[in-house]
Amino acid sequence: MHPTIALLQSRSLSMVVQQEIERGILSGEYPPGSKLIEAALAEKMGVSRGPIREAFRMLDEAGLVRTEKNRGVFVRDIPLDEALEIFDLRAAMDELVGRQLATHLTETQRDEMQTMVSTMEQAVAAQDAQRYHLLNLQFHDRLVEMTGNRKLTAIYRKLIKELSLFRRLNLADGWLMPASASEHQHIVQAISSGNPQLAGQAMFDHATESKARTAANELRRHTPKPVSLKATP
Amino acid sequence: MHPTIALLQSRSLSMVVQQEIERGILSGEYPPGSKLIEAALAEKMGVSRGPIREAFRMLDEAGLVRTEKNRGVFVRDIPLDEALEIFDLRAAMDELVGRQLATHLTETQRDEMQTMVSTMEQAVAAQDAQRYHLLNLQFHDRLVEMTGNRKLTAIYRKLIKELSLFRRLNLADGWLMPASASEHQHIVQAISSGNPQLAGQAMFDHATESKARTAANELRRHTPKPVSLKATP
DNA sequence: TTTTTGTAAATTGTTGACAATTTCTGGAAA
DNA sequence: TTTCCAGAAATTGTCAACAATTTACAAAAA
Repeated sequence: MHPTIALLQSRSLSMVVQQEIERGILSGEYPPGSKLIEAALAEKMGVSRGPIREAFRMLDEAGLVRTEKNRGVFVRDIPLDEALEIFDLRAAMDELVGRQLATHLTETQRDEMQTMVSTMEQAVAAQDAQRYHLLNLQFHDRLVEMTGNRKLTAIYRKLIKELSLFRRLNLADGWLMPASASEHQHIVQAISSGNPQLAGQAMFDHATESKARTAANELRRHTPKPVSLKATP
Repeated sequence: MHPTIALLQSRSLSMVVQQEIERGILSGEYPPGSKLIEAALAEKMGVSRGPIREAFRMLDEAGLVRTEKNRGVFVRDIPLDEALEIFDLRAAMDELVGRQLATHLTETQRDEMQTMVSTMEQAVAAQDAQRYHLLNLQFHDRLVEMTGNRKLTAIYRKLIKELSLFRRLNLADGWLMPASASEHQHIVQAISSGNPQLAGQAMFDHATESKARTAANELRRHTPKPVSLKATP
């Protein structure tokens, strides 16, 4: 069957709209907190409001927007405490990933992992933070995917998408780029060793480090200057 | 403010519809594989098809139904391999629950856990499998809730709902009721000990046991009788 | 009998219209 | 000036109608 035909048969209008809005959200075109107006999106995409509303319900269930009755749909702004909760959950999932890969890793997969780490180290050497950030996301996504657990992969990706709506993360993550470079090499070694406990620990620690960095960064942001003990006259 | 008024203000029609359909799915009124017809549901609930379609999109994103373009919406039937994937994921989450509870458990929480286990043992003594099954679900749900991690709780509950669409589970789970009774006592002890590693291990093992039971049961179901080596004349 | 084909019925996909609610705005009253 | 309050405008919630597609069914052909 012709690929275009197959695509038109499987994807309905609301799904296309959902993907397009999601793209806009994740790209920052619709920043956290901003309002999504049905009529405006409908006109922009050349459809009626029905499919837009259906897409809204999907995005709401996915945690990317929040709906207030009679008031509208807003891009979600993930609060710090929720972000930290997601970090904990991700750490547990990453630990599972490490264990499973350690017991089932193929030669090809090991090589692929090693290549990805090398590419990341090149980005570090080139001081290309933007590229490093992308490669880092890709590395962890690929590791999850390698487990072959589709449910795990789907939920992991949902969590990553939600985390990207935690505004402060982007700023924080860029600065500390080189910090986690050697950790990745350690992860590959731990997984390659075939020891599930070791590999799980490496993954868990790496994720926990990431959480700690974010928390520390947030703390700094909220207490920018030491408060003077002297009262203002 | 009157509670009914408040409810009508926060919950839109599509959310009420979504809850009602979900109730029907989880109660077995709409069994896995069955088709959900927009017009029929719309008339039954006294609304138009719009809210029904919006509810469908939410249920689809939640994994409770599957949508085929131009063909309709069907209650999902979770295949064995996906169920096993969910079991692995749940085990990792339960391990996290065990660790976190071990480090943060209050006196009150410990007592509540102990009470729940005792109630379950009563159900076992009374041979009340139905009641035991309900209490078991409640026990694990409460443990997750006790961690205070709302994201973890939300995803855990989603997984449990999806698992309930794995048809064979219900049958399998009922028979082996008393098997996991003492394990629960062990879990409470491990958590109460305050040792995160121990508590995590207990939770993980318990979940893994559950997975193994399901897999074994499914294997038995698919090979009901040993095949006779003698050909039929 | 089995398969195919054409037509009617059922169902889904999409749209535009109308009602209900919220938000905006300009002026009156404090 | 600030606060408060219509009325207008904008926006969301819901519905009914129409178009497109699939399904059901019966008659014709193999």
